Amino acid sequence: MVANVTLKKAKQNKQDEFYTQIKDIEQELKHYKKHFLRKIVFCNCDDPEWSNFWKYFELNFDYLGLKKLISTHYEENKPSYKLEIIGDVTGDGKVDYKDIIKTPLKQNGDFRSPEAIEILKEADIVVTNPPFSLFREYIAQLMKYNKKFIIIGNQNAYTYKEIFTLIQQNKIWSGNKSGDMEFKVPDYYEPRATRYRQDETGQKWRSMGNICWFTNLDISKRHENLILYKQYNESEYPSYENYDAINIDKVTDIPLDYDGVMGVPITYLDKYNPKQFEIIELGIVGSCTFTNNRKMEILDKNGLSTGKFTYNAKGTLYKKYNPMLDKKPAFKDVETGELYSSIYARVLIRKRSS
DNA sequence: AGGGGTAAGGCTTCGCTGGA
DNA sequence: TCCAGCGAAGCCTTACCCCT
Repeated sequence: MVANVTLKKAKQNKQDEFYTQIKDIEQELKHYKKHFLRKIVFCNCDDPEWSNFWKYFELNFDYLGLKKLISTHYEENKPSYKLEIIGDVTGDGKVDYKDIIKTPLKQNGDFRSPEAIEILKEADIVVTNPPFSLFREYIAQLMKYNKKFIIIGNQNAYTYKEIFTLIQQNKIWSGNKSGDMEFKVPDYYEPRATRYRQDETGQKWRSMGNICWFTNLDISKRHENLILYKQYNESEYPSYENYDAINIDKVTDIPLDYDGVMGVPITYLDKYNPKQFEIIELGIVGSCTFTNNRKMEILDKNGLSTGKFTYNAKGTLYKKYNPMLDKKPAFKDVETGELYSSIYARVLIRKRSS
């Protein structure tokens, strides 16, 4: 039943075809070279005809010392195929496209299909750009089969409960590059106001500013400390009203001398070094324990009455409204009339004692 | 009606460049 | 040398929908 719902959702969501550029793949994977020696790499969300992931590993098969490269092609409604490279089978002294072995599949190449899962079991490292609409399932499957991976995702996924928990448990973490990334998209994608262009050949492109890599392979970035320069002061770092922590609006503003709990933007997780800070919990609805039960009126974006009320600040962290610094207030206490600003999606962290 | 959970973006700032 | 104007990079919000 649940699977049906998910499949239906995936089918409805057609916006999952984004082709990663080879320069982005190279830039990220150069940090992982040591992990690939004598390993079986599997690209299980791929269109090998177009995929730059496939291309990257084909070109670098010997350089990385791979044991095997496998990719499954996805078809919506018909049997598909897989491609493999196991080395220089033609014996011409180099690994290239002539060494590709193509084998038909009985199923459609979906990463969840039994055939694809059998291949997954054989693989050591999975590298791909999975459909974001199936991101939870995708990660869950990798964790279930205890696989190493380097995959592209979206910073929004930091706020998915399951993903956040894995990060908190040091089972997965973010890769090197995060932020802006541009992808080739199919022709049927509609233009949009920003982050869209069509190049001189007519190829459509879309970009996102919140792309990041997720991995469970060790990289040096994870051991680097975030360099901080700000000092704590009460006026610049107000406390929340419903949680015992101070608010920080920019990662670079994290004070170096504050020992209590701090709420930082989720992009902090790009810089997370578990030896520098400890993750307490995710500061959004459903994930952390707010200490509030006051009746407040919800204000609109202009700070005006809506006639709607909330008892838990709509499940967000919030702080006293500061007319000098803040945008319009979001809530008004029904009894006292006091105004508050709401704060979204914060990660609650605390300095490790050194 | 209010709470929980979600979203292949969008707003803001940075930094380079060329003209005054 | 300054600064407007621009593209690129940096960095994070909140409206909406579904459920109870």
